[in-house]
Amino acid sequence: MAKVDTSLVAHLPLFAGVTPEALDEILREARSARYPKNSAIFEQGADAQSFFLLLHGHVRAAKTTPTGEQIVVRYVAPGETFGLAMAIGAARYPATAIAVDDSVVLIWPTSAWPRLVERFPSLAANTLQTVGTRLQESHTRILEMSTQQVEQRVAHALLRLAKQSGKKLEHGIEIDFPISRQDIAQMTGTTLHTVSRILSGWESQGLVESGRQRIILREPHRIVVLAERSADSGAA
Amino acid sequence: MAKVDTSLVAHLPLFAGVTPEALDEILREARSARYPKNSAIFEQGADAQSFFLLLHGHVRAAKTTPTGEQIVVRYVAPGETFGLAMAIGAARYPATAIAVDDSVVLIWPTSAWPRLVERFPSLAANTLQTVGTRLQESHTRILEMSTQQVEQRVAHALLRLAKQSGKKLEHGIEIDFPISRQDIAQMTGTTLHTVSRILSGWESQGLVESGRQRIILREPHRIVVLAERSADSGAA
DNA sequence: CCTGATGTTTGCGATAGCGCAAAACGGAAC
DNA sequence: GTTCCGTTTTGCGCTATCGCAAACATCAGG
Repeated sequence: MAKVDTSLVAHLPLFAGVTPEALDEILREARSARYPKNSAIFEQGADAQSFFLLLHGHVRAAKTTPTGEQIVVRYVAPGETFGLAMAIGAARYPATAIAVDDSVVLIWPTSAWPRLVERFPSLAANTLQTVGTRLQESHTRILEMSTQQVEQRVAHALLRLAKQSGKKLEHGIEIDFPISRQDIAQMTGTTLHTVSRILSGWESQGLVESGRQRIILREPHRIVVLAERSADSGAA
Repeated sequence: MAKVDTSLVAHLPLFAGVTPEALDEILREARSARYPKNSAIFEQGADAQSFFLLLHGHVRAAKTTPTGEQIVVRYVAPGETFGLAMAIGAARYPATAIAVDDSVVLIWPTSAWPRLVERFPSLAANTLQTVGTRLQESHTRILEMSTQQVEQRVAHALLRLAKQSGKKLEHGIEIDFPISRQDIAQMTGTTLHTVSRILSGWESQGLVESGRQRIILREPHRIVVLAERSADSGAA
């Protein structure tokens, strides 16, 4: 079993208030694993046997309806936890997790959680914090879906992705993992067609530069303006 | 200061795994207050000085956009906590809470939270659980908004309200607090006009009976069917 | 270099639901 | 009983966005 360097993870919010020795003890319970691009880490509905911490790469969490439609719940960036079904008392994963890039994760058995929280109560507090933050973000997303048009929602989604996983280039910010029009559609509650149309429009205005599973925000500022405009004004 | 009977709250999920003596200690830190119908308990953006447990009544949590549009985040039923901004590390309330009926709440100062969790770690674990459940519900709501038509979303919303706060009558289930078309619109991401049209339609089919801020589900089963139908079939 | 698979663009018709406006209704206060 | 105010209902035109379908572009493999 590979040994995990505590210094790599010590600064993460999850481990705030945890002593180095305790961290060591926590990490001893984990194993690490590598998932190649496009492989599934767990499937919606499967037994929640583990929970995860992403070290490298990017993971997409998606939820599927009985009728087969999907939405993207979120993209997981390095340093974030996912698959916390046990924390909320669910026996099964409520979503599917797919590595969208070659990814490395730490894996704890769900069964270790109760013991860990008991020994290290700050774990529970920290997790509560992150889950709470996600809840807030979900509410924001609901608010957007309720009150904004598709173009604004797409703008917000891209800006968020850029903030979370943006790679700075000389002429803009690139979203640092492969993402399709379809993915963006599933984040914003629309169709890939509409997303494509919007991005085409933006591209011809020089706002973005995009291609196959690749998006660069060339003019983040102007995209912010787009995202905030309430529902009026037209192109000229 | 009124003394709170521990037996009234001992069974709540929030206090699972808390001994009676501990519960007593926890309750000593709280005060109770009564909010009349339609009064604000706290406002979005205000300092999160307290967190709450609803004892009697019903509370609506709503979020407002910069441009003044609102959505209903949720309705709080007796026994549930709300205003947990501190748990997620927020200094200000992310939503407004309004008593929709005369309501009684327990109030703890936010400053008491860290001490309480330290002394009674199960509080954090239990809260994590409920916040996690709410996160799931939010995701479900996003899924619905992304994939379903308005009529189905309204059906789901009403069924959920009926389950959470339904009063059983001989001929149906009544939602046990005043709720307007506008409120339902803000729960489902539509307009009061559309909700009104939908309810009128249902009423003429005998599915519901409704009036001013009042809704009775007469045929829950048939509403379930409506809620689940994928997007086809028409009235005949 | 060719080929298939996957992702993207775009045109066009259809429509669910919005937005506005006006009228009807129901309760509460006096 | 009458008046006033907030809620609900309903009609009607409009449009943002979907849905389908076809053409294209790009990448991986052989």
